[in-house]
Amino acid sequence: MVTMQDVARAAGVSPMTVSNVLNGYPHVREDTRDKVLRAVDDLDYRVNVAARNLRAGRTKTIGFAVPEADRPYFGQLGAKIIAHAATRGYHVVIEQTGADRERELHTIAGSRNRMYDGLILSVVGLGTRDRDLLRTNFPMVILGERVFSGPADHIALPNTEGTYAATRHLIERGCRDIAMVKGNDDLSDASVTALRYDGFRRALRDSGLEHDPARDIAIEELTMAGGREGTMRLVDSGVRFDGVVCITDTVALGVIRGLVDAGVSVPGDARVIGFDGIDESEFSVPRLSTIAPDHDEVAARAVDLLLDRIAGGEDWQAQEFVASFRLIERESTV
Amino acid sequence: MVTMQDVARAAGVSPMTVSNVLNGYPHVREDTRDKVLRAVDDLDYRVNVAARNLRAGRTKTIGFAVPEADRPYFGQLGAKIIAHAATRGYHVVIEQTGADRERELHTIAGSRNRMYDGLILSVVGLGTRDRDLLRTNFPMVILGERVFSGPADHIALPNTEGTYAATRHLIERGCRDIAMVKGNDDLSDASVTALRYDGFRRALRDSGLEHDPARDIAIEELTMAGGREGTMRLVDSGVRFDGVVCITDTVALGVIRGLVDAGVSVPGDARVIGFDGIDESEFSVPRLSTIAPDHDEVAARAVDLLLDRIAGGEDWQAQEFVASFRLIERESTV
DNA sequence: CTGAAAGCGCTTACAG
DNA sequence: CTGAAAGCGCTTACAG
Repeated sequence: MVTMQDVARAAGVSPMTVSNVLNGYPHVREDTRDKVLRAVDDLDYRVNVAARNLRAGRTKTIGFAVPEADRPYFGQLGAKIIAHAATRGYHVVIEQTGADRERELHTIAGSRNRMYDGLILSVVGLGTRDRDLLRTNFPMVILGERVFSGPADHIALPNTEGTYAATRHLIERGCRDIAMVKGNDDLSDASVTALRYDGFRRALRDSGLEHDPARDIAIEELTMAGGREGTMRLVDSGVRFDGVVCITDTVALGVIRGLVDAGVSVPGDARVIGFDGIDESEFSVPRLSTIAPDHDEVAARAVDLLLDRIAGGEDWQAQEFVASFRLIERESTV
Repeated sequence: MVTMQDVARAAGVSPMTVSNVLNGYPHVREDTRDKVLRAVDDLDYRVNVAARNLRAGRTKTIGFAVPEADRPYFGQLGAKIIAHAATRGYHVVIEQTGADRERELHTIAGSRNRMYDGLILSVVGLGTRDRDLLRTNFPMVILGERVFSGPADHIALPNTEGTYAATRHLIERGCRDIAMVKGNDDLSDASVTALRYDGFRRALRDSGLEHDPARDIAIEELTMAGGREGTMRLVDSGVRFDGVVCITDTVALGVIRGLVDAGVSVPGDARVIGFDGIDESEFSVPRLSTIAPDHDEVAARAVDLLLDRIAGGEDWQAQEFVASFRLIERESTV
């Protein structure tokens, strides 16, 4: 394996000059630089990142930890985070945690973190009880819920407000018997399900509508398959409904599929609205109305907050930021 | 920052004993192990991965480089690769290259690679002309096309065979005027578009059908938006068609959306078939028929091949493997 | 079963 | 503008 030593010898300079050239240090004579670059080329030299990281004490890389790599939402957000970090000279790598509390904690505590200067952690399994575990020195921004005020920087989605707006939208369109398809989380913890469910119920209450728990559908996984399965249960139960608020767009796509399978026309017999604003929502049949948080804003804020934290000193205060959102009205709620 | 030294001092042992405990070396006395683990806990010690990597000369991590992080296909494949690598004791991290030749080369050549013991590279921009650049010592498995026989291990998709089967399927269902929506790549290089387009034309020829270039639609990006836009062009051109072969499922979803917008019913007026077998294809309206390569097989083979290569000695021969596929018949081609 | 020493390949002050 | 020396924090032979 070719080392900086080898390059130095070939170029007739010291290793440190090679290092200077490679790191773009300006005060290097033109012909010295040329000699070095030629040697690098000749020997096909690649810097050893592990050595550089060890010595420099930083990696110029941040990790983006997602629950599941195959959820469109995270892929789309990841692409934006990568793009924004690049403008600030940072590289981003995507890690999968595994969508449960155990593995999220492992990712936080894990030795892996030292591979990154900081971590953007999309959290789904952790709850308020884990607050203390987030009290680490490691630069970290939490993405997702708003329950962790205190220990770490935090970017929240407008969960309650968003679902509130979604539900009001259905009501304005004339829906009276509205179902909600959500996760099966414990509602006592401030999970995404709990927060969004809260917005749903508040909107019903504020509109003077009765909340019938028979129209609450809890599903195991927030996938299209889960959404479809939950919808079949709702239809089979025989309970009347004319609108469905879905916890995510992905779930909503499964709900639409399930309604079509059951012969329920969308939006004719039932209107459907999602949450997230993923790209797919714009192309489904029918097109999906949704609550779309500003993902560019989320990505930019997450990166900026993290880099501030990495650069920053000791006197740091945890920040919280709630993303703004738009209600996008499409065919599924016409 | 707490180091192994600190832990050793606190536990009253040598750093090397700490290292042994942390790495699960078996010959350590029970109470010594306990003392060490207690000190680790008390001091909240985390091993410095950069130092470990430098000394050990390996990272136990492999990179999965994808063109774009927000394409469902790669997310879904990534999740499978992560799962399979985990069973073999390896960690996987997802990197985004950026879907062009320049950046793919950069990823290959990049110093980043040294952060990984090996790289699984999903290639879209590289072509046959880049063969020599892949002649590196760095363990690498190419995913995607079959044009690189020689320099690197390679997992190919059944591009030509798959599209051949897709086209034949449409013909069997009664289609006679079949369009293809594909990328706008140079057909002289063996790009995904060129290979799949080849299968399309062969199937037409073998069935005695005329190939009308007016029904070839080239799109800029292999996205839903691209698929829809291409479809609008096809419809606007006024050329007759009763079937559409799509280069990917994602494009096919856009095509379906475009057809619905144009008042063309699927499959009544035109049948549509995709390629990839992404999860979304099972839940679209109508459900999408597709050519589904065996992704579990692809993921497992890619990881196995790469780990063999990492472990392996000098006498190594580049391997090529073509994934098997299934034709999944769904509503879009009934 | 445990430890003292060497060294992985860089970059960081410091000199000149 | 360039270099000699030290050291980042581990693990790897090697001893005992």
